[in-house]
Amino acid sequence: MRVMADSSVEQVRVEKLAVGLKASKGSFYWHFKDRHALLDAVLDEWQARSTLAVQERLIRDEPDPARRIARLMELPFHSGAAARAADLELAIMGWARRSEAARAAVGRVDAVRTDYLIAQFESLGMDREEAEWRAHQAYALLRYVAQRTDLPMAARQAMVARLHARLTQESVAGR
Amino acid sequence: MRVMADSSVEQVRVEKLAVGLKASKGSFYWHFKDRHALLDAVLDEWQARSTLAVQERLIRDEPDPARRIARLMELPFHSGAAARAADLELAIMGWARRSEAARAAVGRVDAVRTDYLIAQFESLGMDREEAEWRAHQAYALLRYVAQRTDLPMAARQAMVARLHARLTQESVAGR
DNA sequence: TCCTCTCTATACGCTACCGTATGGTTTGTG
DNA sequence: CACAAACCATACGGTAGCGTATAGAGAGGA
Repeated sequence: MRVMADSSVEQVRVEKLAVGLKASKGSFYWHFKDRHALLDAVLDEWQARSTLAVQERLIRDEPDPARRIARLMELPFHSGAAARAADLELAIMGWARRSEAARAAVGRVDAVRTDYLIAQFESLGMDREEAEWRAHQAYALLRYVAQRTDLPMAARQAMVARLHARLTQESVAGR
Repeated sequence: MRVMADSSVEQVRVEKLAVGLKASKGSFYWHFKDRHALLDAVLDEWQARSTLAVQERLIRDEPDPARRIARLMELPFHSGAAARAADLELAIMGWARRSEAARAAVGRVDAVRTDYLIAQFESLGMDREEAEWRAHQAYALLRYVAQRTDLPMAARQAMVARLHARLTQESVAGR
């Protein structure tokens, strides 16, 4: 997963992995049937980490929907493991353009996250339609700031804060 | 560029290309020094097409800034050549995570587009800061709908229309 | 002690590429 | 026509990677 986050699926090569882990090919093929099986496992692992885990924890620790949304929107700015996760996600999104399995996994993760965001907005008192619209806006900007690493961190953070502030208000001009 | 749009940089292989074009390797190496030179050429071509061309045409044909923005935001929904361009762009964005040259090209294209959008919002009477913020919102959603092909076309189009309507208004609640 | 289960290492054959060498064909021009 | 420039094809050597075969090594139980 580290190799994938740093480069791409294509760069995940059995022999390179073995060398990097100071193990041998034979060893690899005892643990995984073939390269494809490893990639499937990565996909499963990523999907699990990106949905269940995060969400459950968030639900337990944070009762306020507006703050739950804020926490989600701050995710791209966490360093360490979260930063790796963001890179991995970009790699998988690229992979999803070619692989049906990857596409399906990304679709499921997107759906879970979107549904979660929608639920938060609904529990702020919005109707379904408005909640969906705000969820998509939030998620869109989330992805945008995760990708535009060329912009200064502060600017990206400001955008997220600004959008969050507006979206968690009850009413917005233009409706 | 077609191969790249359909898969990824990694899949752009000299010998496959030659077969696909019913030519030979020898022929390829007459036109390009090596595989790298081809990739550089793709990058240059993409950058040219994604900035100058589009913009100049838009400026000539459409005097109204609000409608210029609308046109830009409709781009991901054009079929044919534009759809290919969107796919190519995703491939290049993936590539940009590994290659310095690709990253630079993407950065330049993003900058040009963002600047263009900002200029349009400014000529609608907003100050620089507000124009920047709206440009980023527009561009973020643009990318989002281009990537979330799992959502129905109508829904994506509705989101773009809705955001466009709000962004081209003079004032928005929450400011 | 010996045997089995889990895990690791080395060696092999095979394919897909890359880039080069070298010669052949077409096309335009004096 | 002759001949050079532009272009194309075939053959080659080399590397990286896949998956398989086969032979250990260590650990725990009968």
